[in-house]
Amino acid sequence: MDQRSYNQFCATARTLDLVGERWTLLLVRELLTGPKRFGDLQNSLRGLGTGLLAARLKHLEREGLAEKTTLPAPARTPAYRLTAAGRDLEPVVMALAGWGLKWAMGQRREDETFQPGWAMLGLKACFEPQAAQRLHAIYEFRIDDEVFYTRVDDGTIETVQGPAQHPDVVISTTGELFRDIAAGRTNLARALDDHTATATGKAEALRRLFGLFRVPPAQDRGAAPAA
Amino acid sequence: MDQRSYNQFCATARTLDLVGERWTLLLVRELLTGPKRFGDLQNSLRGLGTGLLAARLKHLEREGLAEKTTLPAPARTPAYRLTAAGRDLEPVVMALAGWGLKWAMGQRREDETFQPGWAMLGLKACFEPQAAQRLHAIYEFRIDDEVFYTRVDDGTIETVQGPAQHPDVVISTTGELFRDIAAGRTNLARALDDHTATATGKAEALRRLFGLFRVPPAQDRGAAPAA
DNA sequence: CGGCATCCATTTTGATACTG
DNA sequence: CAGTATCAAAATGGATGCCG
Repeated sequence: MDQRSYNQFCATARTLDLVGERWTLLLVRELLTGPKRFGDLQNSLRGLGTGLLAARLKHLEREGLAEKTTLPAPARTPAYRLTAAGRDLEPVVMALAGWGLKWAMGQRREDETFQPGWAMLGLKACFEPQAAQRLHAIYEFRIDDEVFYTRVDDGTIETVQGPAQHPDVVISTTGELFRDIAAGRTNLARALDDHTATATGKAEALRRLFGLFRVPPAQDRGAAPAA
Repeated sequence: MDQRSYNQFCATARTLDLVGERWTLLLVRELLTGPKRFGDLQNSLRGLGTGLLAARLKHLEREGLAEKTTLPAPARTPAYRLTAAGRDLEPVVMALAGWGLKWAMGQRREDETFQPGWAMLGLKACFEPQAAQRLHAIYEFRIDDEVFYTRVDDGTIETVQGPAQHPDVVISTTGELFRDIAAGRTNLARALDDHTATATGKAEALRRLFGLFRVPPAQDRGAAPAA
């Protein structure tokens, strides 16, 4: 029906049979920060029409990677959420992001879209577990009109869309700046210095935040220049 | 020209722009175990025609992920090899393999092809660095008519196609058995017991080999049964 | 808003034939 | 063996229109 298989008895190929089609891993990326509604998914993914989006979501459902649910009150609206198998794809998305941060994040092109959540995942891909030893803190990020929080517990990190219950630190800034942070062009400490970002909350948790992520320096692949 | 971009300023999407097309990551997988010739690549990848293979290789070259070289004497035949950027995709392929081993490796279907190198990479995806502390050993695997060697140095592992210079252990077996090992259906110790595999070399290195890989137990995704 | 169905122009692919 | 040329089939994307 909608399945073009590589027909290889190989773990990599079998995985790509399931998530290798166009848009599929980007859908997983969107859902990694929490359940999303059909329309929100479409708004984030310019170029993906409603028909193909519906088909991809059905595929993810049929394969046990995502499921359709109803958001809790007061929303009560349908949404899609990853299953355990789907959440387990996080290392795949993080590996892709880690590679891209190092080898593929040149200047932003004019026609490229941007969502704060993508930068959140980019940061997460740079998380240094050993820098978070004995750290337990919740950071809330308010970026333009979107909110995310990041919970750090020892060597683990979790990033979810939505406000935190009891954040230790709240950081407010613009998507533009956050984009530059996740692309390694500036960092949070500098942004707080020049007031392009503001932070409130516990000073100690904020201090530790600065060292949690190491954005890799951009490398040149020696790619042929665009024609 | 041959580029359908997601047009997202996102590390994951940018990476998928480069390697997300059909066959591309499987080509990278093939090249991860060393340079390969055009014909060998095509033989490993049933369904990939010569035209598309040539196009994909050109794409990888243009993007600085692979390069065309000439194999050293006595071969002196053209081949393709990953660049540093291409080799750096290994975590991506390993993440895909790791997921597949856990969630997607059911029974082998009759129409599925198999290559020993795929199982080698599957094993590598299960490598447990802490089980290799203070271990320095080279294992040579002879599977059907193919040869690979794996060099373990402390917490690192490297797997290359071809014979080793000074292997500490040489394991000989069939593709069929190796398939079952990498799919977690049996293990090397048992295979040596019932003589479906044989090993020669240093006993201590062989003993440590058994614990180096932990194949994850297969999980059920709850996928809808095939129609 | 959520989601499916349909139509159509364009790309991408798969398979095969062909050339140096 | 390496790779190009060609063509039919499939996937994509974009626009709409429909229904609850």
